[in-house]
Amino acid sequence: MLSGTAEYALRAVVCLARQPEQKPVRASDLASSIDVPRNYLGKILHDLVRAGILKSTRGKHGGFQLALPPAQLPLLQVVSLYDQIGEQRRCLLGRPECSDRDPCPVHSRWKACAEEVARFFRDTTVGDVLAGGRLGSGPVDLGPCG
Amino acid sequence: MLSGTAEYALRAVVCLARQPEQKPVRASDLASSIDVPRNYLGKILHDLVRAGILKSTRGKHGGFQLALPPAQLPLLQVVSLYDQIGEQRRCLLGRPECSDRDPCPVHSRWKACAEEVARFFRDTTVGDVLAGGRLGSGPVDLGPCG
DNA sequence: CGATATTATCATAAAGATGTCATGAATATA
DNA sequence: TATATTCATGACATCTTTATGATAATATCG
Repeated sequence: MLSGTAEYALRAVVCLARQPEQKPVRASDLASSIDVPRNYLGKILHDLVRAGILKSTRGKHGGFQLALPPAQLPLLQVVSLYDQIGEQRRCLLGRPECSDRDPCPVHSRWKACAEEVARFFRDTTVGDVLAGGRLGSGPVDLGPCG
Repeated sequence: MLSGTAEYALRAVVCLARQPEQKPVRASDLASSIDVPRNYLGKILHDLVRAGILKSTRGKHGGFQLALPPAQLPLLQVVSLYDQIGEQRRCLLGRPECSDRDPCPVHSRWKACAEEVARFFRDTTVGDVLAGGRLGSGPVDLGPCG
């Protein structure tokens, strides 16, 4: 359902959001914590910085932090950097035009499915994820995050 | 949501199901009708034959036909040749184990989404698609099918 | 049988996603 | 200022998906 990269990004963001301290987390610590290849994660983190989701600081004691409160960060904002969720849904049967006014036979049922998925990512924030607890063993230094 | 190949397969099956006559349809006719690359479609059709979804006949007047009644062919049977739908859903947050008994914060909501999608593909048959009509201009010889 | 039409199969290419590596740029600290 | 540490960036490697092309196998028909 999600590309691997989008899932990596989601894990990283959630893990950063779980850090109790406001200190930046290094890419390599994050990588080993959420079990994503170090160098590849570097690129993803950079994407997230450019998207305004993370802040980065360089040099000693540098690393990555969330750039905004978790409650204001829908999962869709992370995921949509890599996957198209919901926005423009292609016709399942390949019709060039498929709309409410000119629907294919499965249009309404498929639309309902796709919109439920889109709604999930749009309405669930990173804050919601944190509120649930039960994520793992906690902050990055103490073990796995995802 | 679906891989390109799975969508191609779906289009091909639906188009074949719409043929009024029981004559086989050539791969090349099908390809131009549903706008899928000729050679690639050949491979996909072959997959569908091996899966028991289509029958093929070689030589003059050969081609492909459905191997079973459309009403007995859930979309999932076609799509699952290429994509994993629902069956084993990974944890969105990357937790190695994520179940009803040991759920991550988004488990239940995400499960509901994923299961609705799975249900759609499991419960919708090619027959249902035909029943709806409105697919295009009809049989392969008369124009596009998808 | 011989010619033609069609699918079956295999080798390979092109493109995209994923992953690695080396080097540059910025920052903190001594 | 010098050095170590960290992110930033771009080149490259690998794997999967998508796509193409050539040849073999099989069926029809004169």
